[in-house]
Amino acid sequence: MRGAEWVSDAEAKLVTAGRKRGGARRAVLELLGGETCALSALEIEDALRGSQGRPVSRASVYRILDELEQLRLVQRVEIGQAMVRYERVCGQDEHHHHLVCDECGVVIPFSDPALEQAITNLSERVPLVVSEHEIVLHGSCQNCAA
Amino acid sequence: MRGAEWVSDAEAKLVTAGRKRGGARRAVLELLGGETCALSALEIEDALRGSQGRPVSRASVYRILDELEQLRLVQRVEIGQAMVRYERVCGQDEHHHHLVCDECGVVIPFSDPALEQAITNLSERVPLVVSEHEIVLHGSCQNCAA
DNA sequence: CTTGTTGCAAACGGTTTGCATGGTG
DNA sequence: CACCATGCAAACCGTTTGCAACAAG
Repeated sequence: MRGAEWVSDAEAKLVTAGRKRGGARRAVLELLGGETCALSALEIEDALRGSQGRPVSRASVYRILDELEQLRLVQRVEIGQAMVRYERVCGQDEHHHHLVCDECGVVIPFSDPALEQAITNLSERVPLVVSEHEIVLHGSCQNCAA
Repeated sequence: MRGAEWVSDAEAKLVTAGRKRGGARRAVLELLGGETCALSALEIEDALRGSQGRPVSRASVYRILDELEQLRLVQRVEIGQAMVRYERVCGQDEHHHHLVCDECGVVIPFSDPALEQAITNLSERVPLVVSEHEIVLHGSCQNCAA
């Protein structure tokens, strides 16, 4: 799913859910539509306060992300670093996980079919009705390990 | 590795690292030695303030966990819930990951050789020198799903 | 006695909330 | 004009830090 597509899909779902259209929310949606990997609320606030889009108050950023999460339009990504990150939810084809460099903090997405298969198999033998899974590999990125 | 064994191993490593023996640290070590799964700093503080062991100030709990992490005696477990958890590091044989019920918050350990194998294979094809990995399955536990 | 250890209270930083204002339908 | 959306500032809560009193070797 491309970004623009995701944005219009999200706006439609919001209206269906009985929400009105506000400028702050549109700005957040458009920023997330242009990203494929995870951003923190504070990074979103900064990006919007900068050149991309229009400024949105911190409280609104959190409230909007919360709404979007409940509608399953974005998902939380918790990779440590003392803060939550959010990324847009796309089709299965774009499902991915994250590599985190513990030295510089950079976050890199990856995907691996064999791993997904192992998770799928596992999910059926576990005492939990699994709705999501998260995999994080920690280490040193190519710059930092050099 | 049993708990008592881990505690004495940890104390030896601390002395080797030039640390002195203090009562607060011993209390934290003994509590962690009796647990196999992850606790948060606040849970540790509460447990020690209760019947188990002796009270330890919050700052000391955090400082001690930090020391133990640097010596690789405990490891951080970040499964969301807005706080970090810690658990003792044992041999490979006890390596495990976590199931989290998003409704009641309960944390259940599990292990799966096929998954570990997939992670090991993956680690070599990724642009990161991988030092650790973390896998969290979210969903509803048997109580909450019923 | 020298140096690590601990407790207390204050500082921090990400996140949430209360309340008044403003915009949408 | 009813109700959602937004901004601002204050409250929250897990975590960290400064500092002074203490204890181990």
